[in-house]
Amino acid sequence: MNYNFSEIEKKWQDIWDKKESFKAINGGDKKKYYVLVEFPYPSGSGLHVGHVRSYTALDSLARLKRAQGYNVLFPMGWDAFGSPAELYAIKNKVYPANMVKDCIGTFKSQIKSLGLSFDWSREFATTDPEYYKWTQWQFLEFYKEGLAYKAEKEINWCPNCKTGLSNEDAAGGVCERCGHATTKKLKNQWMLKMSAYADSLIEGLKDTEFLDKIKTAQINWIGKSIGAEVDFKLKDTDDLLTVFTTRCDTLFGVTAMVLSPEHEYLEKYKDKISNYDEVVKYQEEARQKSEIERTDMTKDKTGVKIEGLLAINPVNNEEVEIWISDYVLSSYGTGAIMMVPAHDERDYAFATKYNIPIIHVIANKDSKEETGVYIGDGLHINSGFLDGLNKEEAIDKMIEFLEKNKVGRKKINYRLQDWIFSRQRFWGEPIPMVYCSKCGWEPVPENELPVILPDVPSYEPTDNGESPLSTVEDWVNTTCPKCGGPAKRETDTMPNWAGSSWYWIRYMDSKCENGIADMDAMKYWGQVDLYNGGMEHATRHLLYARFWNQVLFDRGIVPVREPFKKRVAHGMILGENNEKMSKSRGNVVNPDDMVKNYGADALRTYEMFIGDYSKDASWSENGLKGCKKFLDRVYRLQSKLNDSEEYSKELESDIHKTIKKVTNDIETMNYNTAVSALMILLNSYDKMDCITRKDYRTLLHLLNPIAPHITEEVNEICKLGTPFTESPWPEYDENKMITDSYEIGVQVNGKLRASIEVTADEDKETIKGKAFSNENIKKYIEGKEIVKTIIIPNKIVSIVVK
RNA sequence: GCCCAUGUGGCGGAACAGGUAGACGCACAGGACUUAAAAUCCUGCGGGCUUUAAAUCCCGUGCCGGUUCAAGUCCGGCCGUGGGCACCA
Repeated sequence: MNYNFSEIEKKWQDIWDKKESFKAINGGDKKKYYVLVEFPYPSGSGLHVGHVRSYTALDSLARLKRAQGYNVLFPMGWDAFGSPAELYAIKNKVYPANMVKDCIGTFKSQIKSLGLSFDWSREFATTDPEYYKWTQWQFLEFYKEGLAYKAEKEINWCPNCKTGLSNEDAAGGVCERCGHATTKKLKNQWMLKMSAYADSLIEGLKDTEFLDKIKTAQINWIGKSIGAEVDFKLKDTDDLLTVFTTRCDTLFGVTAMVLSPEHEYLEKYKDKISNYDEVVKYQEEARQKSEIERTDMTKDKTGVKIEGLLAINPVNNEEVEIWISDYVLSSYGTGAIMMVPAHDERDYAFATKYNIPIIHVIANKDSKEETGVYIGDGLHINSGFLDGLNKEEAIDKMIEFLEKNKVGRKKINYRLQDWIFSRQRFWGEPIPMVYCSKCGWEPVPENELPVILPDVPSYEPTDNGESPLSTVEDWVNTTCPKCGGPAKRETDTMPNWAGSSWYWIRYMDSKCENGIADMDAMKYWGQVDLYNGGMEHATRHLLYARFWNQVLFDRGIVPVREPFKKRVAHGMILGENNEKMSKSRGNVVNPDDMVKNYGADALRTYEMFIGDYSKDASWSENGLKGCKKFLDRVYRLQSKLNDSEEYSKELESDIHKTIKKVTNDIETMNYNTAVSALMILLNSYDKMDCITRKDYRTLLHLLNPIAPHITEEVNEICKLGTPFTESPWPEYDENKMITDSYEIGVQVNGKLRASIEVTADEDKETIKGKAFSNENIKKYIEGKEIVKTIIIPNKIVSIVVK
């Protein structure tokens, strides 16, 4: 029995298109369910088998939910601003829009060939002016709220891409776009005040069902740290040198202060600093270093003592020397620290190198000797009013002291910085701001949005650190919205993350012309119920998107504070050699070839069967062949069909159990065991001489979310019932799941010694009798004292003898 | 260094809530059908008991201990692998 899977797949895809089977309606009586998978970047290399995995997984869930009577929103679109299209434009000297269009075309036909049940009526690309109009509009909302500001700041700079980068894009000191080591650069940038939402972003996680590892990654990234600020007087000035510390209880152990090389006091007090030349030289060296070099922990600590400046310790009024060193970061805390070498490893390393005194203020519990650095807890010594206290008590008492004497205060610090939002690149949303020499920065009026991205003579980044847009004079020169005088447009563009920071909202009402989406639509769909994406986005896209949404919520633009209820991540699909798929490794599998050779259904089934959805899995073409074989066997079952419209007696309980298991497994994303349960059911069908029409239809129905084409086809050929897209999900009956008899194990002293057949209606005594009369069991219990007999029906009989 | 995962046959992986470890699939081996091959179907497949074979006989879920009638699963301590953060004061 042969069949042409390509024809069948095309046929059903056309039917679904024509019937608009997957179109979601805004409103109605049904319960809503919003399933979202991260929209792809339509790159030239086409769809990856990894896309197939996550798209199929959520497709199966969407199909199940529809059959269960939900109104399901399962949309798809394109994240099309950003570097691949831009690099293509630079290379081929063409405006990227056409190339993006082509890539979207390829991606879309690939996705369609998989039979995924996306609602295409809501499709859009982030590069559509109708879309980025609203991205720009939202930027202006941030601006109105005081959450978007332009500031001169030390930012991450990629010398290769010639653009500024956010901290998230420069994680680990490496450029996210090109992998080049980043440096710091002082630049005027648009920033979004994400730091103001640090606590809110941590708090909000409590209302989500994200995977623990995703929550932890976000919490680590935000890096909340509770401590205190302490004001040291700067001797012979009116200034204070403020530091942040989590260990204010060690203030009596301070023997020096360390400033970051960028600290403002160095410039301010250069006249007082007798070795200023040396300081400048050190600052220069620090600036030249890449982030990786600067934060390399294995390297020797370096620094310069500031001659001519001293600080005064507020707890004992002692004079403390001041140093600069690049192990102190300007971007964290106050850019200055108090040095307690006895109880901090970094300070200890620095102090021993430069012979800075070491004062122990916490007694080492394990040693009487006061040598080296001790970071453990213990009782305070040499600490005046803190002597004899432990860490917790000492911190509380010190904060009390600092606040009472107005020389410090409790303080919470975050690692999370404001979001650097400007890019000096071409292919992004123009930032809708205008600079007027009289009025300063002015937002573009709403009725002039979108600010269309113009074509430029050259797409390459410029050497002077300006966006290529700065060369388009008739675009740059405009009039001030406020005074009407001559003004210039902002030429920086938004980062790639802007468009993806609200796209799930647009899907709710993608054609809306008077807002990001209609409020009723947003209220109807509410949160995304399930959002799937890669782990690499845990501290980038997912954090940006939550921040963005929280700001919109606070301004009353969206009705929910947390946009995503549940976030899951899929594992990667590795090459057959267990390595990450890449062209250079030559282990890339093209999904098109697999669809052509084995069919979309086989590819889908295999990718669901390949292993735990959340874990990485290695590709195996033999595994795919095995799944094709499974589908062939399902197809051939037609020849065993009889006329009955009831379940076969012999299969009934297995069928009910399988309905329960498959339903559960798809809902909990345990796709591999769902497929395996269907294989087991097929094996039991295969052992029968004939099967009923109902037996067959239920198997096909359960398989339908995973292999939608072939199941619809067989259902139609055999006239088993209405198409599955229009049929309610099969139901199971717990009572029908009970089997007449089953086997259970019998253990003696914890070791399995026999297996006995038990019927469902037998009581414990009868089971016990059967166990004791078993020949093998007799061997082990004869002549021994029975201490205890444990009988757990359905599970085990356990006999303890002495 | 801190945090989060994770460790089961030749391989991918099952095992609900502590209750017969290895489901299901792949690979491999043997057989049936066939002139032959492919396809299909059937059987076997953790290790050992050392040159016949076998068993509900023994050992086995990274290692060492513990709790329990019973541990892949729970507890304590190690080791390995993967990932996140990291000179963050």
